[in-house]
Amino acid sequence: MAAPNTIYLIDGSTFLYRAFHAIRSLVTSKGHPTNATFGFTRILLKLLKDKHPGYAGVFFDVKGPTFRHKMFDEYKANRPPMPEELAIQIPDIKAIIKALNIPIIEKTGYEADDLVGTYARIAQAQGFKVIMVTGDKDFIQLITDDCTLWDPMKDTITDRAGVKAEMGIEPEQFIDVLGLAGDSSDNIPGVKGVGVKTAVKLIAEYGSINNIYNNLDQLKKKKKLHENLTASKKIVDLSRNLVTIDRHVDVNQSLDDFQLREFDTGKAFELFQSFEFKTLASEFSEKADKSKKTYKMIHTVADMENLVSALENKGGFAIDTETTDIDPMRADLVGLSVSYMNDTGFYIPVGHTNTSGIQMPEKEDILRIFKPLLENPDIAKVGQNIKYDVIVLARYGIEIKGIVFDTMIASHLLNPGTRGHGLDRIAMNLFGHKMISYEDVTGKGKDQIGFQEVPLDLAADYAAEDADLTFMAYTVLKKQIEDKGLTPLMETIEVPLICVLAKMEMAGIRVDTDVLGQMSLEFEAELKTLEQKIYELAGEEFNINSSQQLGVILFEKLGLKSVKKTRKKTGYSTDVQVLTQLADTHEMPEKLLRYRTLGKLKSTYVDALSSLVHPETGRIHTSFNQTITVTGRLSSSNPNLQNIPIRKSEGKKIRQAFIPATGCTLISADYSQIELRLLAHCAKDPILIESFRNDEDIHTRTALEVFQVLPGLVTDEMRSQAKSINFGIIYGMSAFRLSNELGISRKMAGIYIDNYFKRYAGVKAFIDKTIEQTRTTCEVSTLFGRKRRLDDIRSSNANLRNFAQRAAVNTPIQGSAADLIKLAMIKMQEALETENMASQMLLSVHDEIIFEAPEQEKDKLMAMAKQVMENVTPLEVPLKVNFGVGANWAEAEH
DNA sequence: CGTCGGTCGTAC
DNA sequence: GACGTACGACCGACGT
Repeated sequence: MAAPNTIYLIDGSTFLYRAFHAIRSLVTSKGHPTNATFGFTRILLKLLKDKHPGYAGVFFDVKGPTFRHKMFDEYKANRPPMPEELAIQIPDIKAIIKALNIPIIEKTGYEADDLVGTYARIAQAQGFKVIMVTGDKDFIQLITDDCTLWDPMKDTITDRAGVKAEMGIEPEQFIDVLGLAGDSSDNIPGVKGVGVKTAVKLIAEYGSINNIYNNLDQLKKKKKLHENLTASKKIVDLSRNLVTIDRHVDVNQSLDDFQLREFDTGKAFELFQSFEFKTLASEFSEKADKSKKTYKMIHTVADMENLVSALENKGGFAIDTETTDIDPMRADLVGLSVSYMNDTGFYIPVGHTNTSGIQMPEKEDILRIFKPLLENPDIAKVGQNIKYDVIVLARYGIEIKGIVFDTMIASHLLNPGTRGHGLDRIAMNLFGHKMISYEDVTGKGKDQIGFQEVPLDLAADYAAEDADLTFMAYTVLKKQIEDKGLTPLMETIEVPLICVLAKMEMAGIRVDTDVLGQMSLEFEAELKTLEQKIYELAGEEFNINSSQQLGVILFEKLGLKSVKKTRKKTGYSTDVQVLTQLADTHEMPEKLLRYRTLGKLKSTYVDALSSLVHPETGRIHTSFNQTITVTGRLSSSNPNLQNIPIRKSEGKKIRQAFIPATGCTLISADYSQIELRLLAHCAKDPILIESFRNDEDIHTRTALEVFQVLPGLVTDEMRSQAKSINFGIIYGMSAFRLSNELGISRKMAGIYIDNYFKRYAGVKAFIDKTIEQTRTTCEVSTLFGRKRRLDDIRSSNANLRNFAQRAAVNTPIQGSAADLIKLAMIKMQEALETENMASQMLLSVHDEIIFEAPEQEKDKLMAMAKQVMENVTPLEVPLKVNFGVGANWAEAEH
């Protein structure tokens, strides 16, 4: 701590400019400049942190004429006006200074210098030591034994001894120095040809201006100087007056007012938040909000009943569960937390192993108390990834109803391009609030404990905070969703989908572990043989799975010709394209291809799937994620059931391991050409529309158009090429890629594409229009109003720009298809429930839904699915659904 | 002993 | 450089 009798007088005006110029550009998302505000705040906070001043004040100039202008019309006449960008930040800066509870001193008709000079004098008279915080040399004249100057940017202190040592004069004499030298930036005339250096020399030698003029004869040798001094005699007098800081301004603030108090952290946080100073905001929010939170643990029946009736009378509440596992199908319930008001939260422990002496009701009794509330559809619930809680509670016999919002989904809808929609990130972004992390309460690494072992009070703080911030985020995100026009998407698709997905995940899908086990052994054996053969061909053992080592073997040891480098050019590429090309020249590539195929199937599918079979249900319960993809598609993980092999015979076997429950059959319902149909709809292309309305084979039709042959003369090869073109269009393919794909020249590929666009002129116009429109809005949207920002469409980097352009075309198509199938899933689930059917929806794979139906429901289900899926929403073209039925997933694909 | 980027391969 | 959207296995470098 600094001695309490030190006072810091901060020259705000000079720091304004320094901060403004030090940071070139900084603006809020709304475009409000904050560079000076940020720089100023940083300097100020650093000063407070490093020096801990007991007393301080910030001094500003006041706009308008000062007493110096009365002395000299031209004072500061050459000074350009303050840049507008800076001027508008001054109120912001002053607001922050006020929030930090530091007094601001300014007075009409005076400059900051005069006020600093005055308070420096007063403070010294009262026994203070004074530190003037400034970068302005004019202040040197105010230095005394008890008043020094500190430049925080250079971190230099200038005191009387320093002035003496450097210039050979007393600080008081500096007025005379400036009087001689003038100040061009303030338009103060001095002696011609005399700058500060010369002036210092003269004053050091003669002591004062007066003395110089009294002894002017001595300077006759220096003719020019003598002339200039003589000519400027009158001006020097004026000049000296102008540079003299007035130390006797009539001021009325007492020094007590300079005594610093606690920051108004709440106010400061709000300001930092509004200026989007994220780090600063989070630092202050921690201090600001820790105190105002009230989190309570509820552990008696009476309190639980009171809480339930309180919740019944609110407009809705946030709920969160604490469990023993991140997999909701394996998680045991440990606690419940709720919040219905900002800064509050309640935690109900239901399954802790150590309740530190607190008597808890039985888990069943607790759940019985909360069940009616949770199952009441008229009481709104919000959650963060509430699908998780839905599944956990469903396994305890509670079917949550009345879900109206999910903050994770909202965050994703608002910002689908970014990862990380965890509550901790949301809380940081919205409130600058740093949440207690899971590891904070459970520890990590080998010391980690299960949540059920976490001490109650710690668990309560953690869990209640989750509910609290979910509720707080809900109020903010709901508005943002509304403002961006995303409410219909949220309410008609994403929120209703939550429970549909929860049901699908709980249903899971049965797998034949014997088939998988058998496959694993077979693959294992063949892999062993291949491995030996490859080592033999290489003449040594190495890690075949290491593309790096493999590259060395192939291209250095065996001397095969390297075809291409890897994308990030870290080494030789050894991908399937390369190996296929090399297969003619050596025996090894073929073995490698086989090895890769089998290895992939074994590790990614066969073995992985076996390990994920649920011990109780005997089924695989994937997780469908609503908040991953930029286009709005679902993703699937643990395991990913959306990329189970199908194209090649080897992989297809894996689908055979997916089987229906006993007495049931698997039914696949897939939308035929959904993306091309949506392209037809969006582009309103006459030929595409006609083709779909006539239920033609679209690839054949495209072949007909592109290759200009008569109907009936389209060969299989032509159709296959047309298929590539059709898909290429959706993905924004180049002639280069198409030529590779089709094994034709780039020129030919170009011609095909030209032909395509000539025939499908509507598609061409749609693509051009979409890109053009995206350039103006930097945003694309789907049929159901899902949005994706594409700022790169304006990038000067051609790579990024081209990428954004392709995404601009693809996203409305892919995203609309995703919207559409999601809606179909919701309607299917409704229909299944209305009809009280035993059939279940199990999986969704982008344009396909897999059902499990009892044999006797099979036909009814297909009729229902056809009806629901084909009429899910009206389009310019009909939607068509193909069905497949079978005793395993592979069979159901036909 | 975890994390993370790179490479490869699977799906729609 | 060169086709959109995913998940994930494996390797190897890097940090604890």
